[in-house]
Amino acid sequence: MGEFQYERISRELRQDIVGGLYRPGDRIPSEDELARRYGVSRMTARSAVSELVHEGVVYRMQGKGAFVAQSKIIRDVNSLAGFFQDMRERGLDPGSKVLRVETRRASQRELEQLGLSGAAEESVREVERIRFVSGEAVGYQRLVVPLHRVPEIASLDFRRQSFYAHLKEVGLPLRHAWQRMEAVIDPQIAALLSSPSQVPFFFIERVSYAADDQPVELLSSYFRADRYSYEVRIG
Amino acid sequence: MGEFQYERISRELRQDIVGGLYRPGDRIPSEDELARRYGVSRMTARSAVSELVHEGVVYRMQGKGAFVAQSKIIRDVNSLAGFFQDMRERGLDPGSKVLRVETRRASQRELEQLGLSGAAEESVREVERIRFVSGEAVGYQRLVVPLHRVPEIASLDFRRQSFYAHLKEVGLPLRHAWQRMEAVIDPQIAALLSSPSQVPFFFIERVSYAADDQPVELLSSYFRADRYSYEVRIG
DNA sequence: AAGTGGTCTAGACCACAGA
DNA sequence: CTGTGGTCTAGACCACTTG
Repeated sequence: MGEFQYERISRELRQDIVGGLYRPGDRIPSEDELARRYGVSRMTARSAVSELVHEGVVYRMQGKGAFVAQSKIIRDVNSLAGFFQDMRERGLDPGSKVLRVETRRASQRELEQLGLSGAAEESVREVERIRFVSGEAVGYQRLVVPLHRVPEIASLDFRRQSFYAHLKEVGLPLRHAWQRMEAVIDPQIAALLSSPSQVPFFFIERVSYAADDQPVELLSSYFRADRYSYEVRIG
Repeated sequence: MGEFQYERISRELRQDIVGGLYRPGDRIPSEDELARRYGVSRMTARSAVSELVHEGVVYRMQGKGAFVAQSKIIRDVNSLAGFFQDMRERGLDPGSKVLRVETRRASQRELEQLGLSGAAEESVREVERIRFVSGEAVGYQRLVVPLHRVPEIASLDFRRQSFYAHLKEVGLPLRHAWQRMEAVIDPQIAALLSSPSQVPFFFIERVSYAADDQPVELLSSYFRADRYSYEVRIG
């Protein structure tokens, strides 16, 4: 046989999804139901569903079932817009939850990334946030800002205020940036976002600069790759 | 218990990998060995290894074992360089295998992507290739070129000649491009590249334009995300 | 309480690689 | 032939959600 049982089951489920029998948000048959229907053990039915989960076609919720995933949100890599502005421009409903705000010394690695290798004793403000769209956690971001660039940051309320909007108000808008994009699978981040542990994430590290070519922020982001795609213009 | 057995096993393996006990290319202990060592069933040991495989930290080869993955190759998104040039500039050993070359009518979707919606009856040249680095298949690309832009393409030998180098030679170098990046898991592409079926891929669709702002190519690429990361300059 | 996903067992047979 | 990963079984118990 050229096809294993779990492959047949996941193939037929996939066809039912692209064919529109199960639409985004719909529950697919339970593992027990699939096991009965195909005459296999539950572990085999589970393998079939796992394959779809790994592909991002389906996500699971314990105690509730397995559901067809939503389609993707497109982000413009070239844009220096912040998360809120970007989502609103797309007619979506952004949300944010601050996990942690702290002032501390920069690590050696952060100094290098920010191109501040020479500066010893540099203090930075660090902000950890979870990003939501329509109530669903879609991303995690860690923002590191050198205190000497934005001294008033210590008194900023990140629960109420957009950092990018603030930079514009104080005349320090971002002018250009450098970023590195990876695609990773990270169960810890997944757990933080209550998303399936095997969903791939875009991991993006960005260093942004103001008009004076000096760095203003180091932003590390994880966004669910089953929810986002990225557009780039070149040249 | 806050940690499952498979989580403990994969965590300890992960530590041994980042700690340098197992280095890229090394074989990690077999599933049977892990099962004995931790006193669990083989299925549980296998779950632990599977987690690392999903993370891209480890890859499996049937009959041989599970091995620590290599570190990533960085590509510059802003560069319009071709695959061969880009890899060579990084001191790597690129390779290519042509799967298929064909002249045919463009599909409706391709015409839209190329911005040629008005042009009926458009013929295109299609080239499918697998990309190698140091003998390992790392990517799959499908190139679609409108015949009217590069008429001589029908006689080009893609086994011997770089398309991008050819464009430069005939005075039609690429000037700018637009691309969309996704991260996907696709067992079919994985199979084509003989890579683990759950490895995430960057899926990149690019439309490139010459100096006259007319499209020259539509390039769809899949590159292994456990082998590549992407850099972008903005602004 | 019933249904669902999450983990786990102790075996089994198969396919593939290598000595 | 042995060791490895790949699949599969027929159960089990747990955690979580919903009625």
